[in-house]
Amino acid sequence: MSDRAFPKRFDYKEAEDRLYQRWRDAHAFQPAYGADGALLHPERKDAQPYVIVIPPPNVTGRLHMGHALNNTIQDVLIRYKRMDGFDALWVPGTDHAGIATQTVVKKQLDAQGIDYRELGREETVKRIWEWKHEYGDEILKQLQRIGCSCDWTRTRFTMDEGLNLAVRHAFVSLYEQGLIYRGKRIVNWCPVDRTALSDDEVEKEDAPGKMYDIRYPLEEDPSKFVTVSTTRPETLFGDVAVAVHPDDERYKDFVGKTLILPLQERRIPVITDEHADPELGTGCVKITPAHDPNDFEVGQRAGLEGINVMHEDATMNDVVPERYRGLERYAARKKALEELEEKGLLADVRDHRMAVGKSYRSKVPIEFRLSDQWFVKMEPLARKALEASGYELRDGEWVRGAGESGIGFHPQHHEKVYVHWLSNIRDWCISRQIWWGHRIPAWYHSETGETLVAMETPERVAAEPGAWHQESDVLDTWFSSWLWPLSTLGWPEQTDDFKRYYPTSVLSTAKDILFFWVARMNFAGLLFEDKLPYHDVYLHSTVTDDRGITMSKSKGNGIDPLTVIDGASVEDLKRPVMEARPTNMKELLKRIEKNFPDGFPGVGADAMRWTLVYSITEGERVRLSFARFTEGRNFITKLWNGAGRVITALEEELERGEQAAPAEPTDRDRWLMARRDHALVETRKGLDRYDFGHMASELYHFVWDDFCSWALELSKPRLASDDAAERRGTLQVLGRVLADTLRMLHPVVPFVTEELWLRLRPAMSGLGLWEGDEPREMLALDRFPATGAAPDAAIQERFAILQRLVVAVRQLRASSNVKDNLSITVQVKPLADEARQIIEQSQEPLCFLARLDTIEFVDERSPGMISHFDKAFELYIDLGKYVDLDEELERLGKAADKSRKLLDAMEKKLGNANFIERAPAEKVAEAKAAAESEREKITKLETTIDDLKAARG
RNA sequence: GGGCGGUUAGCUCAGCUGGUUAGAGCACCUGCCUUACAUGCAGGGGGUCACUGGUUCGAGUCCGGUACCGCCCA
Repeated sequence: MSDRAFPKRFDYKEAEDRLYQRWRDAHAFQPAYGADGALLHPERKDAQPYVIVIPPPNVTGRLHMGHALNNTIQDVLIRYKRMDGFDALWVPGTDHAGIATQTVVKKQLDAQGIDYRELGREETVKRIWEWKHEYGDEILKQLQRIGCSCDWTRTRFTMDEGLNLAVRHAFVSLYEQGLIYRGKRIVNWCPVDRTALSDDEVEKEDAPGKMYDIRYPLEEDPSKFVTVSTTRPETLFGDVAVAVHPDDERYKDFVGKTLILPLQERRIPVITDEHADPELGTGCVKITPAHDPNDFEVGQRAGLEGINVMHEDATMNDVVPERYRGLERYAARKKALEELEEKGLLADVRDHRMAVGKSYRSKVPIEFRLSDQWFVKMEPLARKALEASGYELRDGEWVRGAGESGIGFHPQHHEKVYVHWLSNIRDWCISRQIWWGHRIPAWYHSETGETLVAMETPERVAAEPGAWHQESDVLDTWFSSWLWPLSTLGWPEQTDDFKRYYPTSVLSTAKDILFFWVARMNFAGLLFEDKLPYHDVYLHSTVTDDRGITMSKSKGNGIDPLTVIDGASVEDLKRPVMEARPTNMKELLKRIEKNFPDGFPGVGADAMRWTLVYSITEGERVRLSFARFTEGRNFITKLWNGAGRVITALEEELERGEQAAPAEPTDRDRWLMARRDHALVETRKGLDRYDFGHMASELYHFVWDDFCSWALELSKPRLASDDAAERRGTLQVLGRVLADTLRMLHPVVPFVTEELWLRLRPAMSGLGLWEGDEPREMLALDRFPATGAAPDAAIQERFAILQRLVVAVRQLRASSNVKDNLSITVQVKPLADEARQIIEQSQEPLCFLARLDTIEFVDERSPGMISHFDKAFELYIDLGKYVDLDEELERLGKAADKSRKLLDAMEKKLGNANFIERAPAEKVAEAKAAAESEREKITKLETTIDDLKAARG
């Protein structure tokens, strides 16, 4: 039977691409209808749709562990629902990542010595498209490597023609409703990418800094000063005033006086404003409206215009004294401080912790910049979203009302965060000063300043092109992303897909883009279609390394999903660390060398997916390490070998060519089926509640413990039987349960289950062992098991007696140092007919599992035998000749102590009159029974101890 | 400052509506290459459930407070 030999390991390297291609060839990932309208799966035609739109990865991105986690979750859900009879559709795609993509191409051009500004807008955009066509699918290909079952024929890109239409439609519609406006505001500005950023694109970081006290001389008497405290001396060239708090007695006399701005000798007034915090520094604050949002507001209140002192790249502009022009902002700070010091105007420098905002793209500290930008008014949208979530405004506060929530957050506590954020929302800056993106459809009249906003170039513009110019800014990438669930399905057109699949079922994403994206998608869905874009939101935790530190490129602690799948040499493992050069680089490198001297072997996509799903908790983070992925691989190997054992036996049976009807299921079979039923209930429960960890843990224990450790072991003597009916009866149950196990596991570990299915299905079919209709040829298209009657509890209880008996024998063996290969005889005294029955019926497997010669039924313990007392049976073994009596006495003494302690607690409880009176009768009875059984056990243990002591002499 | 979480075995985490002895995986110790699997098998040690007060016949679980940690928003 060498041709039937089952490989010891799942050869994922050979299998993954082959199986993936097979699924695609069968259109397995597509819903009932193809993108072109062709009917592909007639059986799903009338099924309820189940739809997920992928959170579009950045087109320049490469797959990281966060993607792997999130997309595995989505694949688990979509594969589950697909198998469960839904018309499942998972729409993939990427976003155009305005700043990131333009930066990538800009760098390429830089390398060729080309300045993109000289190249011009049109040509640069053309180059970016070329780049996109060549490299833009990289991350989608990586998603295929991890097994994602997206409908690739429906792949979308945020700058597709259809999606462009959606963006223009949304913009114009919002503008017409007065929800988009343009204004000169202070915005977050990235000096590297030279564009505005929205508040959400700025990461605040607590960082050490300095607080400088600078003397501003009084005009009327330059020997007198007002000392201002500032963290940004270099912006003083843009100061328009110095503010003190209106109630600050210290500076009462200075208010209204004029100061001489140092270094520039400009005259500025001292004003009062609530913004000045008497507690902070000297209590005097310089007002620089063009470079600080608070100062901007002070300026507005005081009617003072801001003075911009920097260029777009944060070098000093021509407003500043000549010697500062062109200096980078921090160089300018240094120079300014030196000069102030020289002039004796620098009063003090103190350490000062402060929040520094950095661009989430360039990681460079943002600059605040006063400029013309476009904004979306958020308050009305947030109000709508809150109402749709079942919230009502009461006394100025949003509270949960009587209404149903249109959206379910998982884990649930995210709803609170969402609501809190919505209640304190600020307007969204949507214009970006870059070229790659959706150009804002607004035209300005060069002379009158009149603004036209339209889907297409307005006639007046076309008629008089010289008089008009189109807005040069493009829209924030998120402005197309917030339409994603709408636009990917065809909106604003009412396409077949849109009518059938909108709203979608669930959105799964990282919790840190709840505001960035999830909230805004809700806004868009409600605003444009009056429906939330999905019923549920699942937010996964942050992926971290095993020390709990967020994985990131810059820290060099990321684990590349493809490295996990394919493996890597030590050098390759070290590369990301070397490139990142983090402060703890040496330590990280050492760890790698120590843990993986020969590199990481690679564990395949299933093991990675399994580990990810198994690691999900509701906690703050998902901690991952190569070691954990190895654990995942062990599970896959276990499944593979356990299944292989069944498949091999089926194939051997088939080769015998005998005719025989399978024997009726035994109690052991019924037990396995009950465990399968239990696992199924829990698996479905986990999936339906987004409790992935629970689902995985139930499946893990079912496969490893119930199926492999017990059922497979128990089946061995029966499979070796000469009785064909017995063999087939055993195989029938093992095969059917294995089939259901593969079905349950398939959403999580699609490759290995499909590969096993390829051999299990024909073998089962050949022997005619299926129940009802033949299953589908492809597991991915087969049905998820249906929940039937509740798992048989009685059989599980009875079987547990057997399990305890086996474990008891093993424990006694171990404590007596009796080797596994030595068969022994045991005596059993069943304490109930039920126990006697199950033990009698299962003598053969019991002997096999516990390595026994025979089981004798006795009524009494004979002297000198060591014992184990269970609530269902007593077990005696004549191991006196092997055992060290002192050790045995110690063991029994410990057991007796434990029982006494328990009894104590029990008696105390029962002695409490309140307990007897108030606790439910059932609980009281339970406690009484437990106390009684413990009392008996103690008596037995004590008798045995006396007996052994006597034997020892 | 505001909001949201967390604190259970050496590590990472489960413990649903309060009810006999608080679980798992990893790590650790002992013994096994027993023909599905050494990526394995059998056995074992290890926890006053952060602290504190309360509710209750009964609290890891519910409520209040304290301490510490984390995340988000100002």
